Amino acid sequence: MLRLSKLTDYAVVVLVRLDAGTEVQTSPGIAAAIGIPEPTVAKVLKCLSASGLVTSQRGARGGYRLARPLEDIPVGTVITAMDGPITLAACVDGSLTECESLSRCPVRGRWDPVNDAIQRALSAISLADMREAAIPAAFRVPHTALTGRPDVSRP
Amino acid sequence: MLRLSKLTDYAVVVLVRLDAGTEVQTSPGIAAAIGIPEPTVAKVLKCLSASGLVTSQRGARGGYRLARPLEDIPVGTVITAMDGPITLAACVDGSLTECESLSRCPVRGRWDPVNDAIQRALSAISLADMREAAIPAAFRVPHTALTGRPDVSRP
DNA sequence: TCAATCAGGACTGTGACGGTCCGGTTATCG
DNA sequence: CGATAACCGGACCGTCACAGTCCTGATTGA
Repeated sequence: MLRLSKLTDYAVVVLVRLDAGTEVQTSPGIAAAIGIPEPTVAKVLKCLSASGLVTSQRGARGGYRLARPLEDIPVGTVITAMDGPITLAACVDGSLTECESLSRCPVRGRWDPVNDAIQRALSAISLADMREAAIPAAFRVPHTALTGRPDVSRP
Repeated sequence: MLRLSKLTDYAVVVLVRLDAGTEVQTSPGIAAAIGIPEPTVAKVLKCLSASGLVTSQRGARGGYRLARPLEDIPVGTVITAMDGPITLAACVDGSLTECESLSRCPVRGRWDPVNDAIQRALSAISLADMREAAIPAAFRVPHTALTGRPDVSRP
């Protein structure tokens, strides 16, 4: 199904939520706002913090804050932060696990162009774009400058 | 990791293999040629046959044959055939499972543009392109007409 | 000093995926 | 006409990664 992990899904929600307001927001506060269990939100935030997408303030009155505006965060970066590097198949370029059949392997490097294409697609869409996408399409101003073609041909 | 299933990986190998020769090829024969266990290859072929990517000939001297040339098979079609429809998140357009929090759900429709972008990327690459990609990059003729930008900026 | 908050890890149940196998049907060949 | 070779459509299980939770620290403000 080419599905990404739920945590990544949550991460987007959390980051968009962090965009509201200039003050730091606590993990329990965010959890309450978006309706996701607090421990899970905490896990997501810790992961995002480790990747430098959010900055943290420890101690009382502490919390999290966006490290940079949503416009500067490609969705691919979030996916990489949560799920690790994007490697469609085992034999893709950056993959750690070498496939055992090495020279005989008929897939060797075959997925690289596909992987690159997806990387490029995911780099072209920012979280700001996804924030807009939450608005129903009918009421959405067409921001065609996005990917060349916006979202025509959806049945 | 945004990884697709191994079966999909195998499917590409099998399809490329089917491209060699005009005669039908048997499941055991293909398995021997590409070095993958026969039952697994059979499973892949059955799946591909159900999706109409290959045609089958039953009985003795039977086997499988490509339904259409590799040039006309986008890699996205193979992924869909093996893994089912591409739905990055649970809340994406074509998804069956409605997310429970319906109106409150803050992710509603948010992944749609990302999903579409990936769909488009996967439709632009054919199995014929992947067949070429098996050749090491150094010896590969740059077929720039592929996606606009080939494979620069790979570290 | 105390309370609030983040940091980092360990632990566990569940679900999907991979691989395999089996009975049945269909077609060719001797 | 029988035997054989091959596809068809399931069912079956072990494994493994993910989701979710919890616990023990470290840090900071009141």
